[in-house]
Amino acid sequence: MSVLPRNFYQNSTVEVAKNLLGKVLVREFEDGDGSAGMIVESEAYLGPDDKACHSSKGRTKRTEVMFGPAGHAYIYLVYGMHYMFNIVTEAPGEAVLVRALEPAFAKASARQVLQIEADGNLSKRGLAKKKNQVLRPIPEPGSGELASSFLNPEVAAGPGKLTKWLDIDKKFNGWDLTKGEKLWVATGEKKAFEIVETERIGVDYAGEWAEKKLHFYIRGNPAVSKR
DNA sequence: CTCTCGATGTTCT
DNA sequence: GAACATCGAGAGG
Repeated sequence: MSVLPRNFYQNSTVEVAKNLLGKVLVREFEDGDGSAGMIVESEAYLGPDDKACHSSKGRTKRTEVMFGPAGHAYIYLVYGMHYMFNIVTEAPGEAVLVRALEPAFAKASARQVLQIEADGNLSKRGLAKKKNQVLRPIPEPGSGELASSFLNPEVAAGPGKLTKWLDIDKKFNGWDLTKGEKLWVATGEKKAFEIVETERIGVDYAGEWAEKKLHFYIRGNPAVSKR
């Protein structure tokens, strides 16, 4: 898989949002370990005219990176606790919000899965440790079992969840994603899928802009965030 | 399954 | 002071 070049992002924001589906977001941690997931859900934010877009408030310190070069990350905090990961596109003030990833592989310390003590069946849902459940390490790659099948399919099924999973925060605001270091997007495997186009989530305050179909996801994918 | 609610930091009015 | 591109826990059906 190769790193997506600058010109991939030098396109209309809606096209970039759709073209990102099926691509792979890769994170390399300080210890050399890494995690990655396929982008399965995205939203387009169309600049100063778009009432749901932060840049509709003007060019401020916060929105500055969205007016900068394409292919850089725009990251901010919402509700005091969740970082949102966006990718800046060509038009001034515009960006794509990455809303969900289907986990492809995870670093060693994240290779765990919930097991229900009562019946011994593996649960693929929930990350938090609950009653009657214990954490158990999943097999190492190459041990004969497919590690990806042991990854919780919902661990990155949401914009706040994926940044937590990949340890993406303010330190990546303005980061150049075309360098292929620490955090980047790579070409995925060619695989057919259908794109659903619907309304964006959590922007009801934006009037007519809330109704525009600027939210895209891969139909049927288990890692798409819940409504 | 559904619904409600609280957590919590930054930006904007 | 209010709002916010969210999530998960807990109560109830």
